[in-house]
Amino acid sequence: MVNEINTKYDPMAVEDKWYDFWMRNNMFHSEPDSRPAYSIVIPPPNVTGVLHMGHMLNNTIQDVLVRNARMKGFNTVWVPGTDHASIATEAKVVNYLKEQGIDKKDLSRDEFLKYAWEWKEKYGGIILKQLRKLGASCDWERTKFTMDADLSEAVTDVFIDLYNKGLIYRGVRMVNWDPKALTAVSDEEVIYKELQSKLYYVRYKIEGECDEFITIATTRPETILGDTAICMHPDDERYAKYKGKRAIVPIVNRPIPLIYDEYVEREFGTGALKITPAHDINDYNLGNKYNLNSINIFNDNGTLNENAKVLVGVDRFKAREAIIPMLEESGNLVKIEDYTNKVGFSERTNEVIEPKLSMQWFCKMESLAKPALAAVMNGDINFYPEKFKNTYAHWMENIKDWCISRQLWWGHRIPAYYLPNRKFVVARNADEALNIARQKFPELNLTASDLKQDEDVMDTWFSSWLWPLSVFDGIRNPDNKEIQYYYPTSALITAPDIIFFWVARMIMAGLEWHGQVPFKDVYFTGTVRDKLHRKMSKQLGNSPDPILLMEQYGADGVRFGMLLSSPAGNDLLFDESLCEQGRNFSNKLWNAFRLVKGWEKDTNIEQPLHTKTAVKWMKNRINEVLAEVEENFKRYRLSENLMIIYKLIWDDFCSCFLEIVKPAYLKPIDQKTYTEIVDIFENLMVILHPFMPFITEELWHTLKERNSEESIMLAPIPEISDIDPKLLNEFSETRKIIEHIRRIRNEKNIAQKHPLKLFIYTNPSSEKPEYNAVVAKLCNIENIEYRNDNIDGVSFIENNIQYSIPLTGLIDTSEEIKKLENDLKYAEGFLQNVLKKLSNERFVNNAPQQVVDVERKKQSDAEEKIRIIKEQLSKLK
RNA sequence: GGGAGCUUAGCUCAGUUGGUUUAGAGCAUCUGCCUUACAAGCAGAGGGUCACAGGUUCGACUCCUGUAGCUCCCACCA
Repeated sequence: MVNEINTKYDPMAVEDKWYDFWMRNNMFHSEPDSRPAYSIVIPPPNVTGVLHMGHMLNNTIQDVLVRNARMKGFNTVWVPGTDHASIATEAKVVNYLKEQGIDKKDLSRDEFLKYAWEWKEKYGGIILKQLRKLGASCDWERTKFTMDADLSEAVTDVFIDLYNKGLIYRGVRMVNWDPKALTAVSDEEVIYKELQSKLYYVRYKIEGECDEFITIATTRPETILGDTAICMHPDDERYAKYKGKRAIVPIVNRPIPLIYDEYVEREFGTGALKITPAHDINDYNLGNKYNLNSINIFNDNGTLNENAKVLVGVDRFKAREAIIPMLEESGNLVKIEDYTNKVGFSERTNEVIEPKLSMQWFCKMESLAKPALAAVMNGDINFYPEKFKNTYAHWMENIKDWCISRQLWWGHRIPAYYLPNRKFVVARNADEALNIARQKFPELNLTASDLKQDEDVMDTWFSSWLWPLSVFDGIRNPDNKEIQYYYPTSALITAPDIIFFWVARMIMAGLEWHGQVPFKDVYFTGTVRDKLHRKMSKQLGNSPDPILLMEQYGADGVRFGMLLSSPAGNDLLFDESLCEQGRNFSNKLWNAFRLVKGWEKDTNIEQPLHTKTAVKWMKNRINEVLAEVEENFKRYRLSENLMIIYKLIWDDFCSCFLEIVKPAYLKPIDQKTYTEIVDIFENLMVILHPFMPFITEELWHTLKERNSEESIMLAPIPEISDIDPKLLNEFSETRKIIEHIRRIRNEKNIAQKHPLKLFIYTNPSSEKPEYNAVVAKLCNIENIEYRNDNIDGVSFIENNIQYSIPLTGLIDTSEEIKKLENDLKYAEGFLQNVLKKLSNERFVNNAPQQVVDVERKKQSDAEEKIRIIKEQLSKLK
């Protein structure tokens, strides 16, 4: 009986149960077979990470796609895993050790790595556990980690392959140095931010002149100590007279040459530029061009070293402050101006990047980029939304070499081994390296202890770019069954901020090592923001805890909230009220279920006419929506899909369909209808399941008797059968009539339980009893009469047929007249418009016949409507 | 400094190659209802000169040009 079931749906009681059920029955697992494959690899979250709203969005979308594909009959795999995230993880481990009183500097590499692995085992992969709460249908048996032995081997293989192809080289270059993490980072890992800073004007004395100076402008006065030239524009007359002379660096009194190059903007500052080749990329280039000395004044940690001569050991920012009084004292400071400039920050540590000259490993990208660019441009890979094609193309066309070495311990170590003669060999391991070295240099009589492996590890992305290949062992065993079956993957769901880091490089890797793109479609999600459009961040504290959210609204509710407002590529303005809407929807489903379950069945009752009509209509509506859903899935319009399913269930199924078929209070329902309702309900749950997996599974199981191993997640999405547009049309007209009557009830304050009569002013031969029955049921109409006499009661017009509700004593004639006059005004205005078009000869002559016909139809309809209104008005008056 | 995108109801967004009753949805708002599944609900209502200015066209939310505002990406101006 209804009363026994709680009126509120409780997701907590349901969700864990079904996730366990799916796991117990191994329903997420996939093995290659004869069915078509649908595969997605998760963008591996950092092993250090905890679930945030961005993951929620990203993984909800993946789960919807995967569950949809599974129910469409694909052999579906969603491969989960984590990324070792070398800088972030190493920083976490270093901090963790510090808390235990252990300093990384006191540890050997092996000791540190032992702690790091321990840490990883203990704290790593929290996200993957949290994703289960969300309902993620990942194939957990396949969980991978980018530093697993097999994946690491693939990384080494790829490095060696690139090295042998001549695409990896080692060299001294200006790199982005992170003084906190003590490592180089790639260009992509530098984030430029605008800062309020100062522009310092400093004058340099001309050597041999008693009162001649050149004033330069700089934002970094501390680097004066590393200056090795001053540069001016060759055509700048102000400075022409100093040609051939030297300037004296303030404070350290070092003479430096004056050079002239067109690089300098004459209009900026004073038109004179100090050159510090060791600490600025542009200065470095000029230094190369003019063969300048390079004085490195910084230690790796950003403090000044002995080369600076003064302020040795002082941090660069402290030094910037400290040098000002020194310049003042020496009479070299001219003025200080406010200035806004862009400063590069390390993506991982948020430390100001220091350009630094150092020996690093690089990967040449041009030849890898070419086919990868083509793959996106020619449609082998589709981007959703498409606009990211432009961004991608621009980067690919201007690609630079990739600095792949990092001065860290946590990561894949560079497989290069140095020999006593300062040469090196590249090999899979120490033994192989020794063999190669011996062959190359037999005269050296090398032993294992002569070889020393490079200390650096590789950029994290150097393993991530292989992810779609390496999770299926496609690098080491390119012909294996799994890679052949699951690769290329079907779709990649990711955020646009890693399009260069990851997406572009995966495409290159896929083409380079497997000759095929890694995925067919890339769906870029937006950024999750709060309602004030601010990015969610820890500092702002505007990011809700996803786990708490799921406890509050249910995973289904939160999924609903995430999905409902996240068209591809658009930012998602997260608002808890969306989750509330999701929870309310769950509750609606729950109560619809309670209603249906509470009915008593009777096999002896005939199916009423209104019910028969409703069932036919509902089936058609479902088909109509199914067709739209399928189309939307192709275009990754998931929020649209959820919305139309939401409306199908709430408006059509609950508010309309169930209200029609509902038996009178405490009366039984006929068995035929009941069976049909349960079938329809079941279908709706199947359609909704990819979006809200838990409640749909719960209701699907309770609606009908099921085997203990059956699951909605393996139920096929219904096939689309024929749609009857005429029926759908007539039904929606019927709903309009219902609305008219309800409005009249509302206006006249007539309770639903008070039965009404309905008069229809048309020929009885056009009667449609099946629809009249529906109107009667929903509006509590006790009698429908066809008439052609004077209008009696409150009237309305629908599809140019007049209806009225006879209501003696409740009619306000002047009110009725006013309403009709308004209608008339609208209809006449409308007709005016149509006539204006039709009287335009050029329209009639040029527009397609079909468009003109539509206008003619509009005209006759409007005229008929006007006629009816006028007639009615005259009767009333 | 380049490039891309956006601007439609209070908010968030749809609007397919220009034409289907002088623009649609969800939420929010307002009105009336504790009606026998659901007040996390039911029924109904109001709300937009489609950023602005031109142009093309028989016809423009839709195409073109310009203007303004916002967002993102790229770039070594000290």
